[in-house]
Parts: sequence; C-alpha cells; structure tokens
Amino acid sequence: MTNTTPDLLKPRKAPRQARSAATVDAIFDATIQVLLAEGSSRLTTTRVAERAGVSVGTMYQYFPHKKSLLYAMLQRQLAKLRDLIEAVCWRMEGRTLGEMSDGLVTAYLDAKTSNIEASRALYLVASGLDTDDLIADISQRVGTAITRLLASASDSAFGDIEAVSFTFRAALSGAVRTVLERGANPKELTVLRRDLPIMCRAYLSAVAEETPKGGGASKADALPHV
Amino acid sequence: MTNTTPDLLKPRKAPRQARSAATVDAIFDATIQVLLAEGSSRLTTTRVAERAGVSVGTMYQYFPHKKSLLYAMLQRQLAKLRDLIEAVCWRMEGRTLGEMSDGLVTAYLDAKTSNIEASRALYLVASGLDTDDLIADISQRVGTAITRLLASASDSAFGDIEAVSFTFRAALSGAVRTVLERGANPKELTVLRRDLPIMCRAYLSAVAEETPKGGGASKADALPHV
DNA sequence: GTATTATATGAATAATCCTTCGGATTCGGA
DNA sequence: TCCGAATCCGAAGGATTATTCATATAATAC
Repeated sequence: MTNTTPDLLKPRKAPRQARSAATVDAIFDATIQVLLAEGSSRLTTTRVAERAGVSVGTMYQYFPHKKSLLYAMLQRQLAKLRDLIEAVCWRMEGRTLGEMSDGLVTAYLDAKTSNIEASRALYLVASGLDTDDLIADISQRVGTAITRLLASASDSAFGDIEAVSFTFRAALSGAVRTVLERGANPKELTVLRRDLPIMCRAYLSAVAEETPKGGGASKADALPHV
Repeated sequence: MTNTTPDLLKPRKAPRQARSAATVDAIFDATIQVLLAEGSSRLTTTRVAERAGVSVGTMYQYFPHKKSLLYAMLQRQLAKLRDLIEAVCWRMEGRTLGEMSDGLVTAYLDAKTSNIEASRALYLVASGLDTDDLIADISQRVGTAITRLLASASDSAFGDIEAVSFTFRAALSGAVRTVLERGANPKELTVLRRDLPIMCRAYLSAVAEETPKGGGASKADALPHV
C-alpha cells in the first residue's frame, strides 16, 4: 500500500525496543486524557509529557512536532476504522439490503464506541490539522467498498448508487459524531443504536428498485453519475 | 429571553455609532476569511485585524479576548439557526409527517448553506471553545420545537417521540456538517438536497404508528422514488 | 565485560501570540 | 464652531508554548 504520509508529518523514528513502544503508547494515552480533561486549547506538549510520565524531549524523539503526533493518532484510528468497515463489506456481500444496512450501522457504532475517549478526543483535534489527505483516503476506500456492497444486494438495485452510498455515509458518520461530541451520553447512544438502523434501512428501501427473486435480475445501472 | 452569556465571554461594549458597527462586521468577516484561508491554528488577532483593516486595539475595544469574539460569532449563527427552525416548526404544525420532514430538512439546509463560508469557518472554531451552554440552549429549544411539531402530525403518532426527534436532529445536522466540512462540494450538496429528505421521510414513516385522523382519507403519502 | 546503539532527560532557547494603554482621530450634538 | 464621547491606533510588554541539544542512562550485541 502506498504510504503517502506527508514528510513534514511523518514520525521521526519508530520504536525499536519494548520500552519505547510503551512510551509512545503512554504519549498517545496522555494526549487523549489531556484533550478530554482540558480541551484542545490547553493541549500543550508539556502537559502531555507530564501526564505520560516522560519528558518533553522524549516526545520529540518520536515526533518532529506536536502536529505530527496528533496526525499519527488520527491516522491510526482512521486506518482501523477503514479496515473494519471494509471487512464488514466483504462479509455482507450478496446479502439482503436490510442485512447490509444493519451490518454497516452496527459495525460503525461498535468501532466508534469501542474506545469512546479516543473517538471524542480526536474529534476535538481534527479541525486544527490538515487532514485532507487522510479524509480523502478513508472516504475513497470506504466509499467504494460500500458502493460495491450495495451493488451486490441480492434483492435490490439502485439508480444513482454513488449518491446512495454517499448519503448513507454522511448520515451515519454525522449522526454518530453529533452524539459523541455532545458527551457520548449513554442514553443517547442507546437511542442511536436502536433508531439509526431503522433510519438507514428505511432510506435504502426508499431509494431501492426492488429486483425480487434469484433469476439473475439485470444489473442495468441507469445513471452512473449525478 | 434570558441572556445567559458567561461574563468572561461577553463582548466588552456594543457599537454605538455606525462606523463601529461596520468595524465589528469587518472583524467578523475577516475572522471567517482567515479561518478558511489559513486554518484555525493560524487564526491570530493580528491576522484578523490586518484583514479587517483595523488595528488590534480596535478589536479589543469590543471583545475582551479572542475567544469572546469567536464565541459571539458562534452565538449569533446558532441563534439565527434556532429562530429559523422554530419558525418552521410553527408553520408546519398539524401538517402531514412528510411535509414536516421536508420542511425541516429544507429549512436546515437553507440556513446552513445561505452563508457557506460562515458555516464552514464556525465548524473549524467550535471545537476550541467552551460551547456547552450554547449547544445546550439550541439543543433544548430546537429539540422541544421538533418534538411538539411531530406530536401535532395529522396522520401519525409515535411511541418514543423524544427519541425520534433526537435521531432526526442528529442525522440531519450530522450529515450536513459532514458535507460542509469536506469542502461543501456543490455536487455533494445537490445529492444531500435530494436524498436527505428521502431519508428523513422514510425514517419518520418507519417509526410512526399511522393514525388516520379526522375523516380524511389519509392514505400514507407514498414515499417518493428517486 | 565492553562497545554500540537506543532511549530518556529538562533547562535553555527561540518563536509566537495575546493583550494593554496612552494618545490621536473622528463623530454627534449644542 | 466647539466640546465631550466614541472610536481608533500600534508599538511595547508580558505570558505561554514549541522545540533543541548536550548529557545521562539503559538495553542489546559481540
């Protein structure tokens, strides 16, 4: 895979021994804690180092500057998310529309809530970074994965499948972000887990042209572009 | 209306003459331009003043510090948004579920896209501010407005109406934010304008228990197809 | 056990930025 | 026209923060 991390943001060096790997992890964790406890405007290298139990100098051994640390954290989380979603798309291929929808919603929610603190912290930090390339990558990969998945639905076809894939992603990621940023209230998360699948299923059903049965319905794509 | 703006964030003084009102507007505009052109990490008082064609000192005549300026901008935009949505909720009272849904989605999209630059800029800045009270206010007001609206639907009732209102808002605001933050691509906005109403209608229909009210032959309004 | 490499330290430095304040300028009203 | 109030100016001060580097310690290799 092409590593297109901009030079200016690349980590300075990779940990070679066990203790340094632990150090980097501690720095990651500390960054999240400081962000949640103090907010992004009070996220300083000193505070992170202190909370991580290391010195500032140690931080700069692995990251050329503060932004590269944040960039690395975001990159790691987005890569994990992307891999998870791509995996789900594989697994769901050929299934029913409803199953696909539920699978995607559940997978996304699980991924984002498996480490709520990290998710919330990274939302806070993303707006201060140049993340265009990261977003472009995940957006492209996940976009085509979901588009392909939808195209393989055993019971439906779509007119503008790209648009459907896009709207689906925007609503899903947007709704989850809204709730997490508001504090990740458990009650609100419960509501999302129940109603987001309903919404997504309903949307897909509404825009799908039913192609019932197994008799090789046509894959006549009508309008590939908007 | 109760003005609950925290003292620390309150503007220093209000413009009394015409020129000073123009100055404050210029500062607002400049802030948006700097944010979009340079990013939130390069938003400095000097740069804003320069772009606004005023001196830093002038800025501090109206705002005690940088954050209060940003807070004021966010507050203004959120207040406008809230008023618009409440107005739509008034106007739609008693209508059909589908009409309500379309009205809300359209109103929200119009509001957020009437000044796209401002919307995008404020997304960038919000994460660095203490916006809990602002969010709480708009969330509460818009929440109950929509909940009431839904309760007045002529053709439907809901089990957990609070949850429906909540999910509706989260998906709507989240989806729009996702698209605006990605650059507000016109093609993507077109897709949203077409598909978001479909999604929201479909969701409401899915969770509504039909109550053919009055004598009306209120057959479910058929879902629109692509 | 020694040499070599990896990792850690933190005071000092350098850069950036926010905010102030005394004084100049312009406006509105009498 | 004149005066007080409003507005504006911007260099200087002050506070914060990112980043470096010479040095020290620990792990690994031989």
